[in-house]
Amino acid sequence: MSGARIPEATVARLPVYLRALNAMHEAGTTTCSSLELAQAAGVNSAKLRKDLSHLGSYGTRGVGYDVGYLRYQIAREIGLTQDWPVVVVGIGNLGHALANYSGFSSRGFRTVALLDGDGTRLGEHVAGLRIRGFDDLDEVVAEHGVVIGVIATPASGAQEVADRMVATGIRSILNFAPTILTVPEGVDVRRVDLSSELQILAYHEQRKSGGERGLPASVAHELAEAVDDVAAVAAPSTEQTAGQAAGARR
Amino acid sequence: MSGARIPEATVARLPVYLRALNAMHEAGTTTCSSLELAQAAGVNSAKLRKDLSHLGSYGTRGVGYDVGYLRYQIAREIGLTQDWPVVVVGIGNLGHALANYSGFSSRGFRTVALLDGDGTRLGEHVAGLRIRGFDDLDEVVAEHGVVIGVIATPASGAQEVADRMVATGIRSILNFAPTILTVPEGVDVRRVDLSSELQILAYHEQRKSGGERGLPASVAHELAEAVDDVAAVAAPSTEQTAGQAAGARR
DNA sequence: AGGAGTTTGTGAACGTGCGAACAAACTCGG
DNA sequence: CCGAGTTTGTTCGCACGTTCACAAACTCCT
Ligand SMILES: NC(=O)c1ccc[n+]([C@@H]2O[C@H](COP(=O)([O-])OP(=O)(O)OC[C@H]3O[C@@H](n4cnc5c(N)ncnc54)[C@H](O)[C@@H]3O)[C@@H](O)[C@H]2O)c1
Ligand SMILES: NC(=O)c1ccc[n+]([C@@H]2O[C@H](COP(=O)([O-])OP(=O)(O)OC[C@H]3O[C@@H](n4cnc5c(N)ncnc54)[C@H](O)[C@@H]3O)[C@@H](O)[C@H]2O)c1
Repeated sequence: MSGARIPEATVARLPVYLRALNAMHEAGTTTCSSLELAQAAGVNSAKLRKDLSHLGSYGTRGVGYDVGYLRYQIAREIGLTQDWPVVVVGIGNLGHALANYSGFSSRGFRTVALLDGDGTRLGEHVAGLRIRGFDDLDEVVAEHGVVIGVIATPASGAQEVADRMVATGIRSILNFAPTILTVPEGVDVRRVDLSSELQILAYHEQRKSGGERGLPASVAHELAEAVDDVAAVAAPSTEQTAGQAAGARR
Repeated sequence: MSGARIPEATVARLPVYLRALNAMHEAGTTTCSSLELAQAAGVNSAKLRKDLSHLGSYGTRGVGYDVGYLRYQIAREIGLTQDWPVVVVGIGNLGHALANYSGFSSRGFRTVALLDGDGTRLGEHVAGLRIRGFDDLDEVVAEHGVVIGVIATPASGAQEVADRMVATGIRSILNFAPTILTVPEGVDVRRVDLSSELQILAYHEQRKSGGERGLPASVAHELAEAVDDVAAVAAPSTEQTAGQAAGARR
């Protein structure tokens, strides 16, 4: 049972369940039904039960789930019984925030190094860690056995950083830069794309506020080129082409 | 055609296509095939064509797509021909990074206000905006016609912030706090959950490294309670219960 | 003009995911 | 011990998403 493959959609929800269980545990709850847990996690109760059934049969009919037990089982399945060393590359606006974020360390991840390509940042201390040069990557990875890398550089440098990470043996990458990374098979990349999230919200928002439609295609076609440089459509993204857009931090 | 409903999976990919098209446009490319665009976006070319076919028939067989034209059509479909005023609540580590992020403004979104519940931050200036009190929410929303809100507060305050946002008329929320928000029907919430992303990576990573399995369930059950307080499993998340974990910023 | 080559748009097959519904397994009270 | 009530685990039908494969539509060269 616990060797079988777990559907990707289920894997993506396990962290949510785990968090809900942790909250219950802290509230002193020792037992919960699938309905309670499902509501806390914001999903259908049938879906929750099916998800959990992929891990094994850890509930008791007529009773529910033991919070502590289920918590352990999910943590084990995700791999949080060990903690994972993580390296963050690109200590700008976002990198600083990530370095200071306590939510990682408290959930099974340990930031072991902060790297930046910009020499002027070297030596600066953030959250108790000294910023080191990007060239130290191999050393850091070897020393701590890092397998997860976080990229918080501008898009222009992200692919290069990813290539170097892969070369050093990192096989899981969390990418905040708005680019699609090309990596060899066997390397996992998850992308966190805030602009996309906002754009998806905007799409739905537009649908809600009555559907005032755009121009007919015939007219639009003629306007297309003219509109190219209008900021609202899609202003030249500084970071897609040009070197890092060093926004004035702080 | 352009009134029909677009599948959610497609909507989520449109921003990626748009970004790829913008990059091509800046590189001087005026035409591209579905294969080129698909590779730039990291998807199958058939999927790309089907996605685009939901918007209309904007390509030319034997030729491909006109970059400028397609760019306009996608931007229009998403609703980026106007720009959207956005309010950010919770100007801590992450809020500062978001405020300084140029990628939003350059992609059709305009941060019109930064709000924080902590009185001591009031008056501080970030990225040209003065931090205002959370109580100014109604005023800000009314003044700028805000419909999109970003929550970057600790989890403990997120639901309250969301409630207030909904009360003022905001119907789209981007939530960075690790909580499931409860909102009325008609309000969209998108969650960006960095810990979950890392945990998903960890799950796959664990599978890659030779699947050394956990303990048998029988033994695990006895250990479950003992293991509760081991940090690696899931240390008490400071922000789930306690008030804001004011990590030392800067 | 016509044929060869190219590329889109879409129909059809396949796989995955979701939700309702229900039998099996448990508790509890008498 | 039994029957009523509760809750899990699973089965089934359906909707959605993905990929293949190909006809239709276009360009270009002769
Ligand atoms: N700031 C945000 O809130 C935010 C939001 C969404 C996405 N992002 C994305 O996250 C990334 C970082 O954003 P930011 O605002 O922190 O940018 P930033 O410019 O403030 O920081 C980038 C850092 O990366 C370093 N860097 C650049 N190239 C490098 C390289 N090749 N190797 C190593 N280090 C390198 C720079 O020295 C700099 O310190 C960007 O891709 C941005 O699009 C940021
Ligand atoms: N920092 C990161 O890199 C990071 C990464 C992932 C997720 N997050 C999440 O983003 C959120 C913010 O993280 P952070 O590191 O910026 O935290 P932070 O503690 O640095 O900042 C939180 C800010 O929100 C304000 N605040 C608290 N309660 C409020 C309320 N009810 N109304 C208005 N403002 C309120 C506080 O005054 C503070 O300025 C947290 O939920 C965190 O889990 C942060």
